[in-house]
Amino acid sequence: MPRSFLVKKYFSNKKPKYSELESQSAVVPECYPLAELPTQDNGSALTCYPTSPLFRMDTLPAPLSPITPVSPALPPSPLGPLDLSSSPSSSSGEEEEDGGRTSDPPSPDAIHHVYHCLHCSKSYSSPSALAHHQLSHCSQVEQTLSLPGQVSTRPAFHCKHCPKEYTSLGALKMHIRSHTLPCVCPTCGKAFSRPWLLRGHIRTHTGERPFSCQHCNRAFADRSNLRAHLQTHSEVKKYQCGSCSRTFSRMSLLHKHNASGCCPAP
DNA sequence: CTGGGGACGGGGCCC
DNA sequence: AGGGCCCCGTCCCCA
Repeated sequence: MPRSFLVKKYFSNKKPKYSELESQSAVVPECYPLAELPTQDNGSALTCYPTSPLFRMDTLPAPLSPITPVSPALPPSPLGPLDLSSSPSSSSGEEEEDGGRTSDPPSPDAIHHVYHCLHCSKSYSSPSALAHHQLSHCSQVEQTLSLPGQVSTRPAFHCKHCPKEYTSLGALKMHIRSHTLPCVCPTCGKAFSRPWLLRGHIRTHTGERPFSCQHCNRAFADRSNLRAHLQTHSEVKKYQCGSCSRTFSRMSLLHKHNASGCCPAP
């Protein structure tokens, strides 16, 4: 997996010359996350949905479908795919890829939807309300669908735009940020999945190095890099070769050492 | 080839 | 539940 697969490439593949950028390092306001840059990527905004049997409406046999949309203007499946990326910063373009959702939805006053749950016949005025209610049936359905002797079927939430799947909604939402990249550097436009990643990146512009080595006073912008640097002061490095007992300050150095032939593969 | 710095991503924990 | 933060790790580049 490429290291920077999560980072949008707005420019060339070459890394920005931060030394040059530093010369223009006006004080960068710490005001992030910022709105997404207007790119064509908006068209690939995520629609992620869980793969629990309850949620796989495309594979669910029709008689089991728990949703009975009454309004004629309803989408085929109010429940799925669940749209987890409907944050204000990413809601502008995401409907475009989703077939019949390209236009703004009609106002609730214009069309009064009624959504029934077939499990308990309760009615809801919106798909989301029904979807929320459906979650209360989720554990029941899973118990019903799990076969004897089968490993428990924990809900697997998977991303529509990559093969990754997660067992918790929170983990999936965190992953989605790696696609939406809502944190954009105001200086160079590079986008990041998390605010603290952007903060670290902004230090490359400002030259701020808040992490200093107690031994040599060398300063670093990244705590991980300081930690790696501290290994260089250590007599016995953290990573040891199994063949020659040589130690290295970094795992990558040990890997390179092994790759160079110290520990030839059998 | 080796050592080290720079940049950054993911998972997990804590609040 | 969500955001912030930390730790661990990886990859790239350069001396």
